Amino acid sequence: MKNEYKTKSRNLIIEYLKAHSDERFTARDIVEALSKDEASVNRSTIYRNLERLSQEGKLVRYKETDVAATCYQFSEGHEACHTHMHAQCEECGKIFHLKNDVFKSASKKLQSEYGLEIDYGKTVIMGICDDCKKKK
Amino acid sequence: MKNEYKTKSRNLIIEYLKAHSDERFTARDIVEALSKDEASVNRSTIYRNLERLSQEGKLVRYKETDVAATCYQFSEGHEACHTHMHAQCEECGKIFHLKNDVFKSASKKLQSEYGLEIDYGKTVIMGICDDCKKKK
DNA sequence: TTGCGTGCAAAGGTTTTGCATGGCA
DNA sequence: TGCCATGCAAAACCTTTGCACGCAA
Repeated sequence: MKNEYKTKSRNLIIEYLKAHSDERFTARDIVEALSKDEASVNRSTIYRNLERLSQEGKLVRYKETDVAATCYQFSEGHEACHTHMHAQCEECGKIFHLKNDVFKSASKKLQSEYGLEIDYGKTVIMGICDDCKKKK
Repeated sequence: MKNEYKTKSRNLIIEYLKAHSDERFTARDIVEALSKDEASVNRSTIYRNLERLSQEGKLVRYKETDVAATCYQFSEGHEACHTHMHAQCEECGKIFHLKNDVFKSASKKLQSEYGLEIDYGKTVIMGICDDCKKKK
């Protein structure tokens, strides 16, 4: 990792992330949120920072079939996201950071029956969370 | 479903699908493959047919973080894809159609520990298949 | 003949890039 | 001062859309 400067723009972006922790957002969302005159950040800067943050593992980056843009999600207080599996509620977009033992047995079966070794860091289980189930 | 015509373009596209069964491809791949003078199909036509085929469930349609374009995959001879879980090799893109019992125990843990109900039809497990592991 | 499908061109939206400038250390 | 980060504008991509024409049934 290269030397890193603290800049006004970067701070504003991280502020946004913390304010929207565990929520799904797109680059566009940030662009719009940070387009006010007092606190304006350029589109390129936002893309470059999101790129950087996700490479550092501080941000989950993913795509959805029904969303045109790339989605991101920020969570405070967990280890780098490429070390564990994720699940996501397809309703609200919330991401769950899973303990690896949940998939121990499935992992073995996949290996023996299909010859596939799970990549925990890149797998996202889709489903519906209790909160969203209640709302229906 | 509305009445459906058999057209030359549509046939060429389906021909491509069958020739590339179980492989990952993008709209662009087809556009390039079907740009030869004798058998040329327009971009819009390809997009429109892919859209249609995936709505009919004959084509799996998905996005990947590291691929700019939408990916597709065609498989002959298995039941509709929304009934079972999938796994995919992140190296070659091959999709595996999984038996549901592989994730029985993981499914229960997810429900009890995280309050999440797996959507089998939308989940894709990522990993590396034996073939690709050997090649490395 | 009817109406679905195609081709063409243009537009829309997202993301990337080059270059000059500005700001942190 | 030296290097990193930002802003701006333009470009690159992927995908969609409107319209007129062609072709299957």
